[in-house]
Amino acid sequence: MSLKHGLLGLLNYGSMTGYELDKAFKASLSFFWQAKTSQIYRELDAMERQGWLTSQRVIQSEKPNKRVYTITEGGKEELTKWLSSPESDIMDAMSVRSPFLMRVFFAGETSTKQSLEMLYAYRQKCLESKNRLGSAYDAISEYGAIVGDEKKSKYWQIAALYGDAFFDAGLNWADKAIVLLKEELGE
Amino acid sequence: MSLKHGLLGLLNYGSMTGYELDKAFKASLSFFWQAKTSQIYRELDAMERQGWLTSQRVIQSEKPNKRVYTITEGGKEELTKWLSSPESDIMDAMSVRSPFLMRVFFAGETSTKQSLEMLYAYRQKCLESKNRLGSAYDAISEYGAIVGDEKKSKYWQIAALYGDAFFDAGLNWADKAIVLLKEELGE
DNA sequence: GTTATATATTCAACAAGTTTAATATACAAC
DNA sequence: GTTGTATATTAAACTTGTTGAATATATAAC
Repeated sequence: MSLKHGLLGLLNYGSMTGYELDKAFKASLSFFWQAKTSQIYRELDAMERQGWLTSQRVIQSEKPNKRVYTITEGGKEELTKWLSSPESDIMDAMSVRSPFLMRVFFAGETSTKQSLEMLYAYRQKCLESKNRLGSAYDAISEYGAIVGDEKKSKYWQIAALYGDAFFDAGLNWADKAIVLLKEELGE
Repeated sequence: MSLKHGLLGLLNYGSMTGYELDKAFKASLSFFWQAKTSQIYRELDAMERQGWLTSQRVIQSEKPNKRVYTITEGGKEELTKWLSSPESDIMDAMSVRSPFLMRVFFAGETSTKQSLEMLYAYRQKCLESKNRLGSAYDAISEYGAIVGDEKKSKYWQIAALYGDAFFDAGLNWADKAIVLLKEELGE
């Protein structure tokens, strides 16, 4: 249920429309959770039915009408409850689900050349992700300084550090794997 | 569709029952893909309807009857096709989906003490995973040597190296994060 | 003037994953 | 004799995630 809780967490910072949530989500949480716009709207609907949110329709003349979601007391309780029972998700934290590694595992069925190309592409993506994350990191620092909420922004930074460490690990792994495969070609 | 392709990859090594596949899956691919037993049986059924597999019912007297699945030519083609078009999955490779990081992001809503406990638990899980992977690594080496298929086992090892690198990165990250949070307590 | 982008939401169909449990046999351990 | 473990499969109900489009208005860019 992490998507619902992520949305609760964002709405706990302040009321927002689905559209704004979608953007906020993609600018922050998307590094470790992906959700399509249509899914976000659907979940908001379900969360309102659960009593975790209320919504007010706002009529606009220059732009399409919008619906502003606000977290309820029930929603805040649920958020706290979720944050206080991390045991199960720590198990989940260990479980990577990677179609990419699945391919690596079976790459013996294809040519070494093809495998090398795959690894180079992966390496490149790691670099790009690191850059993307670097920008996000700067944004967090700025935002934290502006908002003056050092406690919150500290955790945002810790989450960002995780991403950085893992892209670095990915880069190093790819380099090692490339060396191993090149040995094979050389023989 | 990675689960289906993982199953195709395993069946490409040899015919197996759903029960055996379930065990083989959990002993190898489960490090980067998780699937419930019931899901595996359901997917096998769908794959047979797709023409990627055939199955033979084997009547046993001492044990329950079983159904042995065999990959078809169509299935082999599908496996090769999947292995030859990695572009899309390299994008997926970058996308972590981690309820744990979601919690870290919002951990500012709870106490520093609680956050530290979470990080210690995570750290512990990293160590355990590394050990579990170490055993798997040994099994791979042995199996590769017995089977004599060095090419296949090389990729299995590369996949295992990935896991190891990532658990190490997780350990280091947790240590850094713990230091950051302890500073906060000390002030 | 037409194309792209931003705002703002909704929906249907489908695919994938989770939960839970039912069913049945055999062997080993205590 | 009953408890646990291994073998072996099936299935319903549910939740979550993906795909792809439809709808509508306003502004900025070319």
